[in-house]
Amino acid sequence: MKVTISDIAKAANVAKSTVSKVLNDSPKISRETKLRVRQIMKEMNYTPSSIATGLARQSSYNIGLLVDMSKGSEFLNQFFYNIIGGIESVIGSLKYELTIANVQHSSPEDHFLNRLVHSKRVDGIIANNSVLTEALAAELDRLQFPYIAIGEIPAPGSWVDFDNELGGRMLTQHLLTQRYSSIAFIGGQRDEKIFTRRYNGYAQALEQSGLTASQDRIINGKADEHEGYRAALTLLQNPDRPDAIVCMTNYAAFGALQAARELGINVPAELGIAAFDEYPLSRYTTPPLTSLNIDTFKLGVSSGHLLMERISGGSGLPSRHLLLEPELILRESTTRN
Amino acid sequence: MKVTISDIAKAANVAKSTVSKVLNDSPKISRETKLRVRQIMKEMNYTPSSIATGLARQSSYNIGLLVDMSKGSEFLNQFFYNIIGGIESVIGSLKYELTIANVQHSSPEDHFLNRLVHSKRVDGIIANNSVLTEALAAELDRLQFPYIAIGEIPAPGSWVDFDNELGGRMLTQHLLTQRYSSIAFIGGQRDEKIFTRRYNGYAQALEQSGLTASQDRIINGKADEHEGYRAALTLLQNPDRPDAIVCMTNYAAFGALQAARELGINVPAELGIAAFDEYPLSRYTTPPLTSLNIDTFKLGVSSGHLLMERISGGSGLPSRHLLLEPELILRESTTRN
DNA sequence: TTGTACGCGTTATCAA
DNA sequence: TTGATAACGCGTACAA
Repeated sequence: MKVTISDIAKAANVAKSTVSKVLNDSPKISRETKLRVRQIMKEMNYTPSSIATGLARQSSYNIGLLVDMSKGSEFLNQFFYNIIGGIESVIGSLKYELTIANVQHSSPEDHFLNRLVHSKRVDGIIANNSVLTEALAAELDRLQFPYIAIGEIPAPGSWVDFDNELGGRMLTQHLLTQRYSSIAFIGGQRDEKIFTRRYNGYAQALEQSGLTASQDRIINGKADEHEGYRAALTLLQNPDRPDAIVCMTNYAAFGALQAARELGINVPAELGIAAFDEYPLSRYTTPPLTSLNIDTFKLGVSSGHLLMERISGGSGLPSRHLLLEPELILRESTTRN
Repeated sequence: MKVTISDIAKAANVAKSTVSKVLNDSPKISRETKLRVRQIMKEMNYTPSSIATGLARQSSYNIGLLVDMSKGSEFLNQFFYNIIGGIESVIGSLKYELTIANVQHSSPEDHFLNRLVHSKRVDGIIANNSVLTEALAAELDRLQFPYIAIGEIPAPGSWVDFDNELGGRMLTQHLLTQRYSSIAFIGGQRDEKIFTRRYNGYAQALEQSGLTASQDRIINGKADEHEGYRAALTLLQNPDRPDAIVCMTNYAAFGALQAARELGINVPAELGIAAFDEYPLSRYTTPPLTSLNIDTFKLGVSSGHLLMERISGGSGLPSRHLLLEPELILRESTTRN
């Protein structure tokens, strides 16, 4: 049933090595031989075994995407499909396949370093920065194994991320342009890098307009609808309440909208609300939310490119960082006319 | 740098075959030998090459998930992460990895049948029924290659799906229980199996209550917010308007809610609205939507199990079908008190 | 219980 | 331009 390179060689009356060269389109094979052998391959319906090729070439033609399926990894969860699509679009055309692996390991022998790296199941790795810890990155560096992080990681790792600082500036500047002047910021934990980045952008935009970020306008916490609601309530019940809020997520913004509605505060007339992420709610709230869209497909594409660069470029390459620009989507929640 | 089975054998003063047997925990190796060899494997940081193992065993220990990244495959898109998690949870513990492959192929040689099946990159396939066409299924059957469809496909294919008919009954029966008596159905195309199933469930529930489904209560179309809005508007502007609507998707339901709001029709008092799917909007509409939740992780688990069953069970197995039960989530949009 | 020898399907290195 | 043969790393009869 299964036809191998030897069968083709026999049928074509040539040596295995000749068939192999035809497969790889070697320049040192005559035109006629190539055509004849290829013809026979069609006829016999031959496809080379990727496993045997991999063994001979010492490469799996496979790249791994690491995920932590245990903690509902909020970020990846939403954009998984797009990121995968992006990665696939670049590695696929280079004849690589994508293997998804869960980092949850029961026994130490099941650790992905063994399952994927040491066993040579993949030639390179892409992983979220929450998965790619500093210790792991160090180990991969030691092994000179190619990897790219999605999200910023410490040197000397290479990574791709969205420009969160720029995002913070964009949202805040937009609110200022719409004549909001007292802008609050809700959601996110102080010790998260992503909060720091976004907050810095927010503060920069304020400063550029001669304003300063005051700490009682900042409320940290889990960026879901409940905390968003509570945070907004706290801010809005203050007599000196803000006239705009930048929210870490669209869920937090949803909570803020609820709070405003309950307090009879009109959005956008009396209060502007802008959120960092677009999916999945921003289009569907009342009023619809002004938010920042991120091109997650492109995130996949970029990480794929960077990884392939490292795989083919050897281990001497300097580390690289890529910041992708978010896009501002204007909607009713900040449209004052 | 790389340590092979021969290195271990040399270091342990045994034959390669002995090391191999230790690796596979063969019962015909003495306790002491095993311990000693294993000790050395630890010390030398040895992990067997999955490629070499695969070649020797004629199996890749890899299963493929096929997706069509081109058309934003509405269904998979949303639940990709959960489905993958489900599949991974069952195949991962069996030492299999998951390869994601895009069925979009530029050249015929890039067709996944070559890239994955003929080249033996994967030992089995899971795919959405929109990808796994009848022709493809027939070809896989001919090759005796194990596969499972997510979503119903014609015999003799094996598949896993949600019980859409049951879902239609559940939503409709619930509405009847809430004393709604004139129930409409919007969204979905006549020629889609999924519409037929759901509609049949709806019609069955009506019949069981002595009612009949009348065709002017059914509006077909794309199940997004625009069509949902238009359909609801049409229904609700009729003097003989329905007092409840079953919607094919939460997006269509979102549109229906909009229409009701514009017409000043109170939901749930004057109009009950229930939707088939829970994510991502149903929790966040005003009022929140009663909807059907589907356990997509379980969908992944089931398809994984069925596939492994076929892989290990040989090719003589009869085809199997699995229907998963949806879960009714009660919310304000149908709560009449 | 352990070891020898060969096979798995391909690539790579030389000769011819 | 083509061919013989040795890797690649592991599994497995079969023999010892």
